[in-house]
Amino acid sequence: MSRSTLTPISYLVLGWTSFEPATSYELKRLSADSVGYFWEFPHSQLYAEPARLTKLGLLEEKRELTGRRRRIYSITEEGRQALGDWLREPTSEEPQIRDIGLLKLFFQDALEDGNVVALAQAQEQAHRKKLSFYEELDSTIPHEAGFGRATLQAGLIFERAFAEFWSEIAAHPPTAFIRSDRRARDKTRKRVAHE
Amino acid sequence: MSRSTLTPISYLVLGWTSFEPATSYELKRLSADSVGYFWEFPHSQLYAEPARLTKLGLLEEKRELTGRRRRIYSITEEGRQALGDWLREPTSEEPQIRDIGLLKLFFQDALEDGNVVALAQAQEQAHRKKLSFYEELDSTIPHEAGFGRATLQAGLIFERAFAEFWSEIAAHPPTAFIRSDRRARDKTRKRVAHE
DNA sequence: CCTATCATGTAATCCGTTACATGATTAT
DNA sequence: ATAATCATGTAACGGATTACATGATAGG
Repeated sequence: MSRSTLTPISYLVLGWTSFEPATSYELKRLSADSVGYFWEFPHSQLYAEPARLTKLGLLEEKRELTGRRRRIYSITEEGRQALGDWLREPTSEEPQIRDIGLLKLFFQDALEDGNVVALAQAQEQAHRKKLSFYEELDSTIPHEAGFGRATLQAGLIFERAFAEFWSEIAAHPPTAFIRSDRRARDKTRKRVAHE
Repeated sequence: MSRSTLTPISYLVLGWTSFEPATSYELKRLSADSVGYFWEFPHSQLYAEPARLTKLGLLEEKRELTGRRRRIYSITEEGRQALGDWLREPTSEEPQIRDIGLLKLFFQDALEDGNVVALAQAQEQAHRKKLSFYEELDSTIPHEAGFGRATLQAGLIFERAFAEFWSEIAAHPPTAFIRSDRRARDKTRKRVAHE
């Protein structure tokens, strides 16, 4: 029990419930509609995680008596404390950018007949699409929308930068680098045989 | 067996071995020193994944006869095919940005006594540090370094943009948005009781 | 020769993903 | 009424993360 640390999803759930009690489905909607734009959390986790947090005493579960008998979670004092501690502690952790497009770009060296331009165009288009979505959002939400708005600015910046990046790649596609350089490493290798 | 799909790590391993055969440790070094800058893969995966790919017939394993008896993996024709198919297929998938800093920023609304400036400064510093690391790298690697260099450009752009973003937050910290708006939702809620 | 770090894994557990399932609501 | 979609979960599995462990190599 003791060693179960809190993960980002834990803080996501604590964060939302710190505003007001919520069901798993509400957590899902809220998240999909905000943080989910840049960091997706699978909905099954938003059903599993509150149960875990309840066991840890950071949430409390109530249940509807009729109809869907939904579980409604509210944050406890310990929960609020844990969330506050986490929020107050600055972090120097670097973001992970899990970008399939970049990964594909990186390994294009493996192909002689690749089509980088197609990749770059698909990526540029995807980023531009998200960018206009963000712009639309930005123009509709109130100006005093707190930190949610600040996060949205990060999204705007990111999408702009990457649309720009991919457009540049499409315009001036790099050429593959042929690698053939196993000498150095082979010196350190022992004799090798099958199986 | 059949249903085991290939994940990003699979393609990472296929990608590296497509250049030349490698041990798990080499995969780890190579990755940590390139893609790992923006997308980290735990080293234990780089021991587990090649075994999996070997079972699927996409890699072949040889073993040293003496000393450490390391396992050396080379790509098979099927492997090369799978990698090529993947590389040639453009993707519109959007990147996931798993950024603890942004997540913390987003939920600062939950605090009345938060210290956003400290957070923003820590983040800005981290991004600037990585940025100068990239710049150093960029100035040392050969100009015809293929797609690896292109990927590095993305890194530079990203770090610059985010350093800029956090510096802006530090200079003009947003203020919290007080939420209290449970009316709408409560209308749809059934009666509730403990346990 | 001793120590530190590099290199090479294994184990246990938990998280994440996908798929399935089904009861309410809303739209036509 | 029926179909479609919304809402609310559960199950199963495999991948991901963290810890642990230990044998080589190099540096002092």
